[in-house]
Amino acid sequence: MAKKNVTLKDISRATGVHVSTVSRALTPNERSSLSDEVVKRIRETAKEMGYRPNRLASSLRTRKTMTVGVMIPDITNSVFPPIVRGMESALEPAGYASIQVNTDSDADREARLYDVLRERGVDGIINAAVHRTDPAVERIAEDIPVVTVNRKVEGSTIPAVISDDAGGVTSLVDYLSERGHKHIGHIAGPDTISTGVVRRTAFEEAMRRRGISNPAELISTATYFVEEEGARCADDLLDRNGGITALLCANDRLAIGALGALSRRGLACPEDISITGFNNVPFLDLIPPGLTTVQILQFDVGRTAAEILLKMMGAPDTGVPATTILPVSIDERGSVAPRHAQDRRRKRPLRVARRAG
Amino acid sequence: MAKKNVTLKDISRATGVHVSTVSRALTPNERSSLSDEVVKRIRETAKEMGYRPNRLASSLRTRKTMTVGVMIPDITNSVFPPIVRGMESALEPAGYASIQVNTDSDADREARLYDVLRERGVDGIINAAVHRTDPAVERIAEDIPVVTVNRKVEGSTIPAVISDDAGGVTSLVDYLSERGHKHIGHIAGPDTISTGVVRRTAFEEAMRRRGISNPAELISTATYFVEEEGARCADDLLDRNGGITALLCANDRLAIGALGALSRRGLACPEDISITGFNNVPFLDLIPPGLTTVQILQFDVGRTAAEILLKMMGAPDTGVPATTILPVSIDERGSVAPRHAQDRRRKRPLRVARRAG
DNA sequence: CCAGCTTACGCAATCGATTGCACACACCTA
DNA sequence: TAGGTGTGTGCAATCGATTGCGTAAGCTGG
Repeated sequence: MAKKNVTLKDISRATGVHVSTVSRALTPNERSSLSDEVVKRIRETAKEMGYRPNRLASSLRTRKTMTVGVMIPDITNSVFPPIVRGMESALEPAGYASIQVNTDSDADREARLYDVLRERGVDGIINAAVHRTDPAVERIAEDIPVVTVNRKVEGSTIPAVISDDAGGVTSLVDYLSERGHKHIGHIAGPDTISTGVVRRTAFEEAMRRRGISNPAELISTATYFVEEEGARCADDLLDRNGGITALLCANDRLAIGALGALSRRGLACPEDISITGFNNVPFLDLIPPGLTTVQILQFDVGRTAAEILLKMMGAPDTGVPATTILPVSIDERGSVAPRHAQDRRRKRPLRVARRAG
Repeated sequence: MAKKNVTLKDISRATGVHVSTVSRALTPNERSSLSDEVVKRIRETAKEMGYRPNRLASSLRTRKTMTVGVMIPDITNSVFPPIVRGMESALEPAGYASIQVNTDSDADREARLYDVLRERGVDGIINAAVHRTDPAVERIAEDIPVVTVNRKVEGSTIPAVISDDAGGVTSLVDYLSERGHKHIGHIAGPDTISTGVVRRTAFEEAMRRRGISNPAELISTATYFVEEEGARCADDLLDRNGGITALLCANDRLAIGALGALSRRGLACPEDISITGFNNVPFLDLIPPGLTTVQILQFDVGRTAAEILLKMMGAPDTGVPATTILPVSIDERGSVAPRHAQDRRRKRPLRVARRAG
């Protein structure tokens, strides 16, 4: 069925030169030591015969597969596809293909997938699924170049490309404060993931600067970045602390969950409670009341990570930045209202009931 | 840096047997002809030494890479990630990894990507990005197994796994008709893609059965499955035909675009115009008024395609179904209202203005 | 006119695993 | 005991491209 692929040997036979000469003629660098006439003749017949190099054979010999592994927690989480496209935009022009795998944040799966990638001889790995402490990836990183993206391994030397999580949270706290919010609750991300912790820490610091001595009371921590956890934490916070007028959520999915919890409680956003998200995933603008969120440069994060990996794979000793932080910006929408507007609308019985409960 | 990988030769040296014996001892099938004692000894030392077979070498010899190519138009289009996960769920347990590429529906890019996949020696291709007529994929399919997913190439023998597009559209027309809608407009998908044409054809037939002699007047065709085109076509239809009370859109993105166009015209959905989508992409339920849409089994479509490809790769002569059609169902939400409800609310001046404009 | 240096290319090993064939040895039968 | 039948391993070619080294031809200079 498969039409037999032409090999160097075939071209060698057709042109009458040795196979090694053919190889050199077809390699841009080596071409120099050959006569122009021979090179031309070889390249022409190669084209005529429709020669396509067999990368496997090449890889076996050179120990470079021109393939990178891309590890994602779950591609159905819409924050990741643009990141993947960003990587692709840098990898493909450089001649690299990528093997993509989804870890589902499952340690067993991760271990297996590392094996899969290693067996296939990937030249490097871009990992968007690392944990805050992650011995597995540190071990791999001793053998092959690794870059983490969107997250980082704490205290590790693995280069990371992330967004300005702390800056984003700080800006949000400022933004809410300027609108009169003092009791701001935080639905924190998992404490096993750097983004969760970095954003929470930034929240705590920002709140302390604003005179809140014990911000921990205003925090509820999600075990996963999923809507259900956002709802659970929102309920938790509102049960524990009736004075809260705003919820700063560690990402959009948690915020969407919080929105659901609010409406189930008969509360409106932003009239009763203001809410903010993080990431600005696609379609978010269409979900009422329009989540005010932090816009991260998903595509650029992916692209930058790929560029750094390319540099590492090209020259292993070249210095690359340990951490690259990309800027963020606040995308204002309808989910935040000034504090007094909220107070005016808020019905007193509701507050009493909350305190009693 | 990279700790040297153990090879068969290393194990051969350690155990004192020939490398070929080691190879056989480690291959489940071949093991039979060896003495149990030798097999046991070899497998044990192999484990001790941490042997990992070099797939490249193996692939070079066996001409099987245990890798498949996955072609997607654009992974940021949220209909595709679940499909990809479905494929993965079948491929990974079977020992296959996948190289994913995005075509952006660009012919040049596609051609290049086919080359990329072929050079890398993929054992098969799952293509979710084919066109209705697609000579490129037909050519490839002569050489290696190909399955198309979500779309199909018209009149081709390439196995396809799709959803019941026609059935879904027919059900929607019924659904709208039952609610009193007679003048149903259709925003059709691109006529270069099977889904676009199949859905449009189903619409035309369903309308004819309902006594509409020339349904073409009720159709506006999008050039791409994007929101802007949905908006443009919605405007087009409403301008051309003031009597329309419902818009059946070929997919969710077109429907979302149509929603936007409506509100820009000062029309409400569903009060003025009912709208339906197709695919039921994530988050769609959160976008008001909640798009009534066709639920397709994205994950299963992907999984089934992968299973068929596995069968083709395993036994090239085995018969596989030419077309596998997976069932769909209607997901009712708020974007469809009964016709008379619309009539009652609709303001007469608006209709006049439309006719005049 | 020949040593010595380039230039241009051929030779053969190599990457690591697979596999058809050969072969040695044990056992069995006539 | 010779011949036959297995069994369990070893040998070596092979997949296709890469690359260090060798070498013949051509050229330069003293």
